[in-house]
Amino acid sequence: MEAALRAIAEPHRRQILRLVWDAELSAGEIASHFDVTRPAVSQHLNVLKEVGLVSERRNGTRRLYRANPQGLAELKAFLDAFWGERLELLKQEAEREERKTREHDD
Amino acid sequence: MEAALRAIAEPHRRQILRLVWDAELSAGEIASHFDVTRPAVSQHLNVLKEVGLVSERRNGTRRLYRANPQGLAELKAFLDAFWGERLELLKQEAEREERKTREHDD
DNA sequence: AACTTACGTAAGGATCTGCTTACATATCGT
DNA sequence: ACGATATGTAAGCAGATCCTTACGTAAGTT
Repeated sequence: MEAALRAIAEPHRRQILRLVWDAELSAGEIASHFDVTRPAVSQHLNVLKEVGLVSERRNGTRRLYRANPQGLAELKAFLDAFWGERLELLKQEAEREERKTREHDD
Repeated sequence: MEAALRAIAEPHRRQILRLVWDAELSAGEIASHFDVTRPAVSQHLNVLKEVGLVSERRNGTRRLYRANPQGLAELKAFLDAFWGERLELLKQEAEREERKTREHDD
């Protein structure tokens, strides 16, 4: 869980997650969206797989990746628990910002 | 925001945040909760301050820290946006796990 | 079998991170 | 002014991280 949080702290990995969020993509297709080399993306995919945020399926010479909803749900639950008790206060704060943002509408 | 996410990926910093979550504590009081040295904690406090997750107030020779609700709210909003579209699916997955966990009750 | 395609893995380098020890600074009490 | 207390800052180190280039491997193609 700890590890999953560290995993999504990396921008490229968050972007990868969004790519395979609702589409199953091959390693190559994923890599084509980035400016870093294909091996770099492969390593990111490995990290994401090891922390349970994506799953891999082999099809012929390809490896198809997709987000793993269970892993994502667990991570989200961990973070929700972290906000946890203070959630009320955070909500109030969010509303306060909201109002501040909308001040220009007056 | 990016930086704030990286900040909470570190366990000690998450623990610090929980400590100053609803109490204003001095650097020394915070450090006393950890096995790492006081300077290490001081550096963590600096990181948290720079990314806007805690605020610092000086009182005499002391520096008092507390969580910054606005920074926390912004980070939470960022993460909520990240789950975003898939939120529905994540909820379903969470419920599925819930059921699985409770299977032993039968 | 030989070639191509799609990929992972190995090795190494630059930079970042979290920590330590030593030192600097600022405020308070006397 | 002086010593004690509370704290940050500097320097440096070991290990992690993210990247690159080179190489290995496995499945399809001819």
